[in-house]
Amino acid sequence: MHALIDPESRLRDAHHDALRLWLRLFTCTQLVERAIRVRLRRTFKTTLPRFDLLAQLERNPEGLKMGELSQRLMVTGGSITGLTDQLVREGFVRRQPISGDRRAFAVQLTARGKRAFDAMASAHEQWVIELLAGLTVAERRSLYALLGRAKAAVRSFGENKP
Amino acid sequence: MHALIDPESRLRDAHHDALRLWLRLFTCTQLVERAIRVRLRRTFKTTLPRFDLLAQLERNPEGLKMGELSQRLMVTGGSITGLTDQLVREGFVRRQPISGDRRAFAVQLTARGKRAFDAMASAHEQWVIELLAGLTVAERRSLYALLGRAKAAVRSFGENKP
DNA sequence: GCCAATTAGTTTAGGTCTAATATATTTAGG
DNA sequence: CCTAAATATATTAGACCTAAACTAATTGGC
Repeated sequence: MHALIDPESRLRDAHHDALRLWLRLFTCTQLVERAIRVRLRRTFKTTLPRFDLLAQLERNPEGLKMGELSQRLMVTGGSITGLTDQLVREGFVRRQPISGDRRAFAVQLTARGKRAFDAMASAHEQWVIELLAGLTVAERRSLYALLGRAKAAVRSFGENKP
Repeated sequence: MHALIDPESRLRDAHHDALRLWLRLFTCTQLVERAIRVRLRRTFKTTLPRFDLLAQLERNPEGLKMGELSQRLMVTGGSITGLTDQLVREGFVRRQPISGDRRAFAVQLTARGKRAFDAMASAHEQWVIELLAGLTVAERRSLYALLGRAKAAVRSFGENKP
């Protein structure tokens, strides 16, 4: 009837606790991400990367350069080009020339994009609240803090071997 | 010089702690996943989904059906078909008929696949250990437990509205 | 026995991602 | 000044992903 099997099922007793932790982290993220993707598609006929891009622009009304979006969404520039092209076609964002640098431009939310985002944002936040409502406030707080530690740890090690 | 900006940068003060938690969870997973992907490519010329599939088969030497792999890797059946086709071409796995059900078959590791996986597995585990070495044992333990709670919470809510 | 419903797997169309490469522009050193 | 290096974006090829539709085989109720 249901699937309680997930990536953690590949573990053996001898595996290091760090590996267990990683697989569980991955599983949790997948579960939440999938739930949100399904809801975004079903409710707003859109996708998570598109929503995330709009969210970043809404937070920065002056616009963001492609490279800045790439950092913030943690995807490569090629993805941002494709996403932006689509959103421009749909009329949700515009590429605004930057005076003084003809290589770059600011990607900005249009009025239409802002309206569309506003309609989605509160539903999206509510979904996340519901998905994590099984945790107590204290648990969410601890988890947030520990993930902060994990993030710092991974960052400090992460990408140091060319 | 470096990028300390990530998906969390879209947050405003008024956002619910569940949303903060979700964005941080996502960011952590991305950081670890990216580090592992880069290392798998650079060191073994392979990808994470291929590695994950081999790992599941190594844990189940009798083989797994396509549907079982789909559950365990948390991807749809179509992805498994594609991954398996590749791994068959590369000689790492085989499709073994199951007596009594001509629709299904067991995907099994070949000797060559087992050798290839063994060569990767310990390096992979070591990478994960290193990436999370900035956490104390106690922190890893707490995080593992809290993520277990989160997983249960999301699962119990997750996919209940057709 | 027989056919409808279910189950296993594949195919297709389209979105997103990366890595590598290309193009255009700006900046900086000599 | 002028060119080499750095920066900003775009393009390409290929991997992976999903959802939906499809084929083939099995099962269950009558």
